[in-house]
Amino acid sequence: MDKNVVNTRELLVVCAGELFGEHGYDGVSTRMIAESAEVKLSAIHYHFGSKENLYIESFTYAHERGKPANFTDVIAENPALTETALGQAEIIRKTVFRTMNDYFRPERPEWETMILIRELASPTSALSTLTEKLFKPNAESAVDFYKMIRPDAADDKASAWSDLLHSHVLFYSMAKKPIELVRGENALTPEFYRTTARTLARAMILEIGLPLPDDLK
Amino acid sequence: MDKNVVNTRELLVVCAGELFGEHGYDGVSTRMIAESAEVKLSAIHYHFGSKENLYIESFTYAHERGKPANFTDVIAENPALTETALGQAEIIRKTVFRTMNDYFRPERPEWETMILIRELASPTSALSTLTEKLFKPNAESAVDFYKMIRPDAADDKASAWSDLLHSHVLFYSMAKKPIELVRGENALTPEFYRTTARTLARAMILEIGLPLPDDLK
DNA sequence: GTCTATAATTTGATAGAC
DNA sequence: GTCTATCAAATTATAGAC
Repeated sequence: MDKNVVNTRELLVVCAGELFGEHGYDGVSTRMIAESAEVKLSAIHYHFGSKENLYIESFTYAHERGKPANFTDVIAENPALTETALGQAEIIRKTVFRTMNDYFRPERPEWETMILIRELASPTSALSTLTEKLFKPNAESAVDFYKMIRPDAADDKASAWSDLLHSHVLFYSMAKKPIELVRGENALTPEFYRTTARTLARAMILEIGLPLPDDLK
Repeated sequence: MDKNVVNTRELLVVCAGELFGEHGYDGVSTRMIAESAEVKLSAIHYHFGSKENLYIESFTYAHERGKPANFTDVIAENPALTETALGQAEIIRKTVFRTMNDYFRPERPEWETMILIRELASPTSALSTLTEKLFKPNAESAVDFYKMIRPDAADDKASAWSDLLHSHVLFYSMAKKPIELVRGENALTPEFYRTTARTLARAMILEIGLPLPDDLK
């Protein structure tokens, strides 16, 4: 029982999550989970009743630990930024860098991202929860911000702006293996993530017609 | 045997592909495939020998039918565009719109995209093929273009530019269900895809420091 | 080339001792 | 709360008739 865990139940949640994150729900058997946690198979059904319940627990655990920052959080920290064009650009810059850091900081266990990402590829009953509690608030916080600074923009346009950031996170979460195949094992360094965050922030700020903050020039 | 198909073998490839694209390799049983194609289970092993071989066939079929346009193709059609800043911007605009159209035109069977996308989430032995024959050429055609017009750019920067387009395609391929949950069933119209393509093309062109073509102003 | 029948294994889940 | 033992169903794959 290593893994910084307090009891068998949490151990199973983490071990199962690692496996679900790597292989997907259908790619993991309850016996694989039991072996990984070094407990007996029946412990899973004693603690969770079913494979599906255990999946939901792992999924919820990952979701609750990894709430990335969004526009609302960044604005709440410094509401005055909304008042000037340069401040609005700074909100975008901060949100991009914070979001990227929340997902790709080295300490974050990869499975906590991947078990969420996998819900997109293979939706289960957990997708509606994930959408309601993570995607929807994030997308709405972005759309609200864009409609505040560009009241004349159509809904579709605000959505397109919002999606720029989320597509970026999704891509670098999912495409790690092909990226390393194309660009080498050591391509995904913290420096590279900073370059992509910087590139995306500049692109978003310029597209929406705001001035670049000094450190993005 | 509908599905515009000439024999049992191709029927199985398409039916299996639809299921693999929707549920993933582990989420599909050979019996599901046989029932979907209305053939007996043993036909699968007669024609393909194993579930894995059938998957490779469906995967290859999808890959060969859906080669999206890339920078190299667009440049080859009008090499003179490379010579001016406005032409270079036009190359980006064209590549973005063509790529989006190749992936999201209504006639394209969704499974042909999804079976490829799923290789990112759950890599099998087919990932190296997909990377070598699709991702790598596309990424290299983009990087080559960016390094031609911006010879001083670092490798990381050129990669970051290249990734902007591919992340966009990945996002709208994978996130259809949560998008529809958040924005309504009818959110992903051809018009919305055009808005996102336009937004992305503008963002890319401005970030790289090129002038906007007239129809993107 | 397609069928029926079945082998061999793996799966999720349960029963009952301790 | 954990164990052993086992069930019932589903899985991939094969054998052999036609």
